[in-house]
Amino acid sequence: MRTRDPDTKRATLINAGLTLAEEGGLGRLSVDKIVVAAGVAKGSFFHHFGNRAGFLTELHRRFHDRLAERIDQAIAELPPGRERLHAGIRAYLDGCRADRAVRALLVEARAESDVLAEVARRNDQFTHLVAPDFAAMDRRYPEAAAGLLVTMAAEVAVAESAADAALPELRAALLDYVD
Amino acid sequence: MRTRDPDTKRATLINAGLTLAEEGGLGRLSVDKIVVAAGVAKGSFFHHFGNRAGFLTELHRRFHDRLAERIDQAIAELPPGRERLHAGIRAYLDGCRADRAVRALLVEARAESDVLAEVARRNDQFTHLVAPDFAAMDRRYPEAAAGLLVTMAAEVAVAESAADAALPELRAALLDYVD
DNA sequence: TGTACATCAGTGAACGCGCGTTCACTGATGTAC
DNA sequence: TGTACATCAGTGAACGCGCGTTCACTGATGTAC
Repeated sequence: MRTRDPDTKRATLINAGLTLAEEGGLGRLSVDKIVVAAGVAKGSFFHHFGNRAGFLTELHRRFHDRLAERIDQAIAELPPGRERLHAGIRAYLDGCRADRAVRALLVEARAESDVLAEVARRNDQFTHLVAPDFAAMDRRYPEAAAGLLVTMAAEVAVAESAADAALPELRAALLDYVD
Repeated sequence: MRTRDPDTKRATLINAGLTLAEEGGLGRLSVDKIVVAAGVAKGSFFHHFGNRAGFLTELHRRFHDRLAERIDQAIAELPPGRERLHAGIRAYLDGCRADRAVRALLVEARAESDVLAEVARRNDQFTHLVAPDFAAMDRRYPEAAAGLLVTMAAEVAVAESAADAALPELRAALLDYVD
């Protein structure tokens, strides 16, 4: 049967996947559980995503794309430097607060060999976005500093996700590092 | 049969586990592969470690204990502060350079629900070790800063492990953050 | 407009495989008398 | 010193289970004529 909106089942599966990833992590996220939670036939899963890896990659891609868009909007008008860096960090953390399965996609995805390459690619993207700010602030090794900042930001995002609240002191400690 | 040294098979299993974890990560590390690589009967594995989780925990505990000892020795004589912090970071990174399966134990272990609690506990331990240094340096949020430093140090260690070499620029970028 | 066909989202039973774990057993070594 | 027993590291066949994936099929919708 071809439903009126072909994206409906797809979205249902994605949503179920995010919910389960939030609850039990990526390791326990099986195709069986996803289709049961979504109330969809198992065949549909493979029809849409090819295999489990394809599903995981899509999950990560959606997460990262939203985040990147949010950050781009936040820093678009600003010249590289301290202010732009702060705006970018705020957009990153607020974006993570607004999304689901943050820990799964930021921490656990690094252990899932199927998404590993994707995660590394996206991490690099953020690093290259941030590096000019450090260059403008005359840091000795802008790329290296940028990479470490991305790591810290992810850690703060995961902590906030676990606390289910923004953590002002932790954010302040992060910003203290870049000042 | 009771061998002369009861630690021999145990050590063989641990070693095989580290080698496999280094090569294929924690996710692909199965009991089958470990016992085949170690040339040991499957029953022996469960005799020594109870279950897979017990083995993983032991792997992580060994890794962390060595590291902690190395750091303790490096900072024992120093008063809290910048110098002690630098010495601790150097000991941490050099210790990781000298050990195996660094990425598996530092990154992938965070996704393995069986070791998750252990990893968090050990991370906290390092954080509390470092916090007094930040306090002595008059940082606003010593605990938060310490936690983020541990995160960065782990990231540098993983990068060095992947490169199979010390990465002076990355280390310098890390130290720049704390100065 | 009516008919025939192509497309493709969706189905669910069935598959083989690798997994972690169990268990009854062996036999070398240490210990008690 | 010699004998009997307890201990416990080590064995490997067998287990059931959940996993990801396949595949022949259905039928609603879109399209061509």
